[in-house]
Amino acid sequence: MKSEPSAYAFDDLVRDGKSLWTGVRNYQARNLMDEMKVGDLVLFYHSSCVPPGIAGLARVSRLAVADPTQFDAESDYFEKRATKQEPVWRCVEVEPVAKSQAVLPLEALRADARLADMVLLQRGSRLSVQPVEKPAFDCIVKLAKLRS
DNA sequence: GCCAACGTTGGC
DNA sequence: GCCAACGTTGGC
Repeated sequence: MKSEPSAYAFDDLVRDGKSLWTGVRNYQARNLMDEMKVGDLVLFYHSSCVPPGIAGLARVSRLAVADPTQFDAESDYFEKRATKQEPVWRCVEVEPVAKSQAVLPLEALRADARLADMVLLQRGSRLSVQPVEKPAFDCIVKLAKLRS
C-alpha cells in the first residue's frame, strides 16, 4: 500500500497505533482492499519522495468498511454519489508491525531480479494498493530487515 | 460504445 | 518542473 510520507508516513502509523486507510478512490484498489482479511501483511510504500521505497510492514486489523471521508462534504475525498446505505468507497484498518531498518529504495527493488515481476515495478504502475506474491514479499522482508 | 480531452500519479 | 502512463469524463 502506497502513501506519500508528507501526507501519512509509516511513523505516523506507529504513532497512531492503527489507522483507517482512507482516501483510496480507485476501483481496482478498492476491490483489492475488499479481499483483504484481518492479519494480512502489508508492505508500506513511501511514494513521491526521496527515496521512494518500502518504509515498513503493517497488518490488516479490520476488514474493509465504508470510508467515512466519502460522507464529509468538507473533505477532499467527498463522494456525492455515496449514501450511508450505499457507500461507494471502502477502507481497511491497518496497524504497524515493523519499521524498515532503512527505507528499502525502489532502486534496490529494481536491481533485484527476484522482484522483476512485481506489479510495483511494471511500467506505469500507479495503483495505490497492489497485490504482492509471497516470494517477492519474503524477499523484501529480508532486504528491509523486517521481522514479521 | 467510442474516443479525445483532461486530471492525476509518481519517478526522475 | 517534466513527462509518460493511466483512469475518468462526457460529447457524440
